[in-house]
Amino acid sequence: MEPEKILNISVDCVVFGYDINTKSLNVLLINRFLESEDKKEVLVNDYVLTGYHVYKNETLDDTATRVLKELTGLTNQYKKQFKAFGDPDRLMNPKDIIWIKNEAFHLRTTTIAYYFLLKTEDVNLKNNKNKAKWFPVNNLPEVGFDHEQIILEAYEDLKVKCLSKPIIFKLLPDKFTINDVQDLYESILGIEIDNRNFRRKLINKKYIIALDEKQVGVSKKPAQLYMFSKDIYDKMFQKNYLISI
Amino acid sequence: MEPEKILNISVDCVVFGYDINTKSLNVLLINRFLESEDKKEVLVNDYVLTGYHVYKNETLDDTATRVLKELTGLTNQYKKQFKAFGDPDRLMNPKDIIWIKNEAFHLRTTTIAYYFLLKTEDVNLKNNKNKAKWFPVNNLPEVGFDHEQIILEAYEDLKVKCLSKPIIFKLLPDKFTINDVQDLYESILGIEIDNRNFRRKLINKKYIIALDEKQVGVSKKPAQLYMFSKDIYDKMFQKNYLISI
DNA sequence: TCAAAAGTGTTCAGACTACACCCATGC
DNA sequence: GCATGGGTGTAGTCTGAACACTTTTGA
Repeated sequence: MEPEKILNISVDCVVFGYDINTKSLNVLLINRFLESEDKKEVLVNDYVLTGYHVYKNETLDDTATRVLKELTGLTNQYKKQFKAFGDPDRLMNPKDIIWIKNEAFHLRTTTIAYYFLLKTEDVNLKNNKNKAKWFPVNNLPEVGFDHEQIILEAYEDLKVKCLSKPIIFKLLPDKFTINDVQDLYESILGIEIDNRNFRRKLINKKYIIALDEKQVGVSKKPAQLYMFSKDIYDKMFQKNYLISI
Repeated sequence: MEPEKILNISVDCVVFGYDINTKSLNVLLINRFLESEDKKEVLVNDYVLTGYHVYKNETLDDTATRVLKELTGLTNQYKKQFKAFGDPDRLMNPKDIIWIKNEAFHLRTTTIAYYFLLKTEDVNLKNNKNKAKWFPVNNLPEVGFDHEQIILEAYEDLKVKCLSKPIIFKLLPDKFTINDVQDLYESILGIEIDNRNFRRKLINKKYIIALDEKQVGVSKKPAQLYMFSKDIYDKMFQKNYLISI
């Protein structure tokens, strides 16, 4: 039996997945589809974030973890609660109202929004019951509820955080090349970075460790592989205190 | 008549006030006091944040604004939603349970926490019905519920934000001296800053504007007054994109 | 005239920017 | 042998850190 739900509080998850092959930062969305009773008319056909009500005896973090697991099967991914959305009319577009009539939740639901960082390749979307699909964060489809705003605010938070915290490595495989990291920064921030300066900067970090390995299976000169050492990073006193207003 | 409340969702406000005279960053707390029926025993006597339930037809931001206004009379202060707290047992200490019995709210209340930045001197605590009192953020009294954790997380957020955003000026009067700003940074961050370097850095900012005024009523050499120009700040393209992991 | 706080300059080291070509590899 | 992406070095500028004394004022 399903645990008892808190009907007016939900958790919505912005699942960011980086596709290292297409160099695209994607968001995982599920299809919201409803036909009229006679099946002649499509009433709702758009995409939304995954989310679910909070159970009465679980923490908000637990809810987020559970939602991600049900969608992707994954656990232990980087997770961040970034904002609560609770406007009284946040689910009040005509399509939302039609949709909610069919579902069992409050029109005035407050949602605690999380985002996750993972690798697109880690998610298997075959036999996925939610019709989940990846969309480039810069090229979203029609998005229902207020979820486009939620995605954009998550993305903003990610853009700012990736400049000062090593969360970028959550989006990359354990072994990566310097150019992988640069491509990812360029993709997230929408900027171009000088390869020589970037390379020097990264290689000089003690927590970026050159492995005894090179890429395999590439058709050109294989690149040196590196890893990120969280241990070393944590041990280095993160002297953040440069006032830079 | 009071609007209808959402019984399991509240907003709690961490009100930071800087006292420019004592150079102390304070938090405004209200007294939670309860005696046994025979008045022989004090059951609860500690401090908590102000907060209130969200009304059914108001946004979370509106709730925070309302709570601040009721406590201090102030509006238009800097406000930031920073985290939601929703653990099932966050209000489950023995004293909390005694207290909640006397009040009309859910044991499983999720709270959306905000913090405010303002000047201690702007708040008049005379004839305040909540027995509100300022406490230095580094020297808190016994705090009820999970509010100590909420205060600490707000403080952490403030520490990080004040390094890269000009929110520090929300804690200072419109006209301030360079040393006022330095004192405030030192007080928030718990560090010492070299006066010459700090002074040069600040004065070189285009949005720090020297006024044609000096301090009055001080018993020593009066210092030059400055103001912060939000207009100029906003116009300067905030080139945040220095990757500094 | 004295106590207190305001205000001032220089030097050094490290970090960031701009910029263009050679190299190693697989096909 | 050639196309492709990997990899490399230098000079100039800017910023931050360290560091101690003089000046101004009101009392």
